[in-house]
Order: sequence, then C-alpha cells, then structure tokens
Amino acid sequence: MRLVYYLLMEESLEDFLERAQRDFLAHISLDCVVFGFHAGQLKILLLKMKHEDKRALPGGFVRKDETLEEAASRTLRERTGLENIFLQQFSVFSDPLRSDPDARPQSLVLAGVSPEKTGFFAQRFISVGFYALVEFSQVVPRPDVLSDTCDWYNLEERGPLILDHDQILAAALAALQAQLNYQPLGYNLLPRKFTLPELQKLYEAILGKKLDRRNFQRKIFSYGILRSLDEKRTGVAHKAPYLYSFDLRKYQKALKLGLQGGW
Amino acid sequence: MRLVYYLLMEESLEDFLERAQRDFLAHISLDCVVFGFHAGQLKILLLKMKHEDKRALPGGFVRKDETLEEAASRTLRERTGLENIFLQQFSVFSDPLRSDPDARPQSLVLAGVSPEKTGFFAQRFISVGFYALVEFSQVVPRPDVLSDTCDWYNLEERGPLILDHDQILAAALAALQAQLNYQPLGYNLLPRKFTLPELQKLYEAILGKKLDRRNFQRKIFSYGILRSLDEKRTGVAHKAPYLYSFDLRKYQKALKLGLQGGW
DNA sequence: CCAAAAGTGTTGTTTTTACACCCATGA
DNA sequence: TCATGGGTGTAAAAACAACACTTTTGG
Repeated sequence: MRLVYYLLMEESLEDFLERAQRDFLAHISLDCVVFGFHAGQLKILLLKMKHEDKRALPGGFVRKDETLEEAASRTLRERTGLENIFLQQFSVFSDPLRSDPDARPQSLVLAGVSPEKTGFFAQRFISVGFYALVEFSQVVPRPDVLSDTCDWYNLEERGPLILDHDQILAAALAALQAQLNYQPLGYNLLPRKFTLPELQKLYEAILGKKLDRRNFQRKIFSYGILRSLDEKRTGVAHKAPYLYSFDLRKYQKALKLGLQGGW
Repeated sequence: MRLVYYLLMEESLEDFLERAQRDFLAHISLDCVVFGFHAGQLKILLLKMKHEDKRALPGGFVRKDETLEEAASRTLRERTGLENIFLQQFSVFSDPLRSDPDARPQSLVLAGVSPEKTGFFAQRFISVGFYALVEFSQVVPRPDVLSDTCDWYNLEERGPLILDHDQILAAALAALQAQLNYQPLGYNLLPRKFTLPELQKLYEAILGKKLDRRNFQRKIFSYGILRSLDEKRTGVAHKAPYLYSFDLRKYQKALKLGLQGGW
C-alpha cells in the first residue's frame, strides 16, 4: 500500500529510490533436485545436515558474475564431481516464511561458528528451483560444509526435508513429468548404452505408472531417436536384451516439436 | 573458484559467511508480460519509458513481506486497475550483463532525480518473468513513475524493447503455447460470454496457425468445458454466432489431466 | 441481393489400445 | 530344466485430418 502511494504520487520518486535498498532486499539462493536412475528406480541426491535430523536439497548462492545456471552448475560440480550437468529451472519459491530465520544460524552455532557471523543465513532467501539429471554411476557424492553426508535416496524413503524442500521436490517431479516429451530426460539419466526395458522402467518411474511393453517399444522406435547397437547386455539372468544408444541429433530435433502422443 | 576453495577447506566457513553478504548480492525484480486479446489479436501491455525510445514490460520489486506473486499482483494492479489477475511464473533471467547499469540511472537523471540517488537501479537485478492474462476491455492502463505511457501493442508492432525484454517476451510466448492445455487461458483472456469463432481465433493467435473450424468445435465440445447460452451475439455483420461461457468447474477438472490431444 | 461469416457430417487415415506366444539365459 | 524376463504382431477402437454446402445477417 505504501508503495502504491509512492508510485502514484510523483513527488516521492526520490524517496522511493532511497527506501528501495531497504524495502526490496531479498537474497537469492538456488536449490537443486538432482535425479538419478538406478535399478529401475528414480533417486534423488540429498544432504544430511550437521546437527539436524532433516535432509536437504543441495543448494547454493549466485556470485556477482554468474548466471543462476552457472551457479547451479558450480554447486553441483562440488556435490557430484561432474561437469556439464543437465539443468533446468522450474520454479521460484518466495514465500516470506519459507525459511525459519533461526534454524540455519542455530545449526551453524552448533557447528562452531560464532553467533555474530551467522547473519547471512538469517536473511530472507528467495530460492530458484532447478532439477538436474545425472548418470547415477558417474556421481561421486560429496557433502558440503554444512552437511555430514551426501547420498542417494529413493523418493519414498527420503524422510523429512528441511524448510520447504518437500514442496520444491514435489514441484520438480511435476516438472519432470510435464517435460518428458520436451527434454532429453532419457539421454541424461541413462548410461550411454542401455536396453529398452531399462528405458521403459525410466518412463514408468517418472510417470508413476506401468506401460505396455510392446506399445512402448513401437512408440519409442517411431520417434527414430534410438540407434540399435547389435550388441546385447551380457551377464544378466534370463534372455539377453539388446543395447541401444540415443541418436542425439535426431533426439534433439524430435524434441523441438515435442514427442507426439500421450503416455 | 574461490567459493569452491572455501567450501572444500573447512577452515574458511567463517570467512565464507563474512564474504557472502558481498559476494552473493543480487537484487530481485520481476517483469510481467501482460497478454490481452482483442479483435482477433493477442496484445501485450507495454510502457513507453521517459527519455527513452524503447518500450518496456511492466515490472516491479518484491517487498520484504511479499511473495513474488503478491508483488506481481500489486504491480499489475497499479498498471491495469485490476484485482486478482491470473499470473504464472515462467522463467528467471539472470545473465549478469542483462541490464546496463548506466541506462536506468541516466534516464532517472534526465527525469530530474539527483545522480547520487540512482544507485538502486545501478545494481545487478535478477528478474523473475511472469505472464499475466487479462480481459482486454477491463484494463485501464496506467504508466508508472518511470514511464510516459502504458498501452496495448500488437506483437508484431511492438518496436524494440529495453534490456532483455525481447527475450523475456519470447519466453513468455513459448510458455503460453506450452501451457495451452494446462492453464485456463481462454477463461482469463476472453470476456465471460464469447463465441466459438472468437475462442478459435484465440487459439490460432496463441499457436500462430490456422485451425479447421469444424474440427476445432468438435474437439472443444468434447472437453465438456463450455456452457451453451441460447443467446446470440447481435449487432454484428453476417450470421449471428451463438454465445458460450466456460463451465469453470469442469474446465479446471479437465485441465488437471491436461486437455488431450495436439493442436 | 450479395458478400461474408457461421453452422453443420462424413469419410479415409493414423494412432492408440489391448492382448499371447515363443525364445534365451543363469541359476 | 525351469523360472524369469525379453522379443515380437495383429485386430478393434478411437482420434485426427480433410473437405463443401447451406443459413443468416448487415450493408
């Protein structure tokens, strides 16, 4: 209401500028929902905070000379050891009450930081949510300075998360589902060589429902995005499935229009 | 690189906290792409800046006690006179070079502000993009304090926009297209009573292509989201078309699963 | 009365769904 | 050898795309 007044009354433009620094101050953070796929299950990478029972999404802050994407990439390089991680913004979380201004400072104090230095974390943060897709087996999880552990969790076994991270995770999952036909999810979550049943299980995990095997194969083939490898997965029980890899050029081209049809 | 060092070397946690306030400072703004629909055309609301030739998207800042959505809503209340505007975040724009730190302060100086007070606008802003849908005829455009005029423009006749606003607009259009089957675009862009040809023209404007009249009608009816009004649009040339309105309850329900099928 | 927009069905084609048997492998 | 998962095709149903004539109205 005050601002409306400033903007409508021309005389207050200078006042507005003076107050802006105080009235409009919010810090920006980012939180990443890192998805991996292993043994037919979607996994997410979570940190176990020091002196806290709850787990947290890997997150970070943006430096002056970085884009958000660069900051997220840097953060995830630290958490996973990987370069060039596939990243996608999906939402911004800006509830003024989303973070408890005492929680993080308290756990910092428990971690041995003097209380007067914890001010940074006591401020309001507006957080940009990213989801990231990584090849599970390539990741070497590394906790950050506020965490004890960094590990993969199944979605159902993740336990409670700090702050609004449950909400962020739910939004990431919804974004993942919505973008299945518009982003190369398979390319980024699976190893270079994979079998059709593996790809199908990935689709099933993302969509949360079973798909018909024959219809799935027909449809995937119809996109022309798979390169058949004349090679089979060996060492597994039962009939050896064929291996495939993505034809990235065709995959990208097909995604531009969106893979047609529903699942 | 410096940050990597801080986070990997435990001893620097306190240093990290001290520097964070300086290293991680970015201001948050928001920019709104306000869509309206009139005479078969998509329109956007743009401000003509004082002392600048280019036009700008309506934008604003977030107060301490607001969510981004509340801030956008407040901003658009000022620009349009409307309450409860339909708003949707679609992307965050964080290129460190996206804004010229001199441009806005210079035009403020031209507007009579003393140079030392323009510091707020010289800082780095990370901007959250929203698209808004309004009923064209309800809007009473009002310029803000930095602008001469606030008016509707056709997409093709908008002229050049400041900063990265062309990019923001392009992203908003892409989001609009992508969400056609998931958001009540028709409900928010059309008046309460409308004709099928009007609804079809809206779809055509958003998609940028012509649709077959009979197939369109069959498909729209099949969703069961329209209420037929036993009333015709009078006073227009040619055969009078029937009026319809949305059955909001059914529309919302249908959108949860997404309106099926492609356009 | 005529120009222009609106209403209305059918048909061929494509896409989707549902469904069952044989094969290869490791245990 | 057998239990388990992988490979493969067909038919019926649904969705989609293409297409033309008649009606109504204002000018």
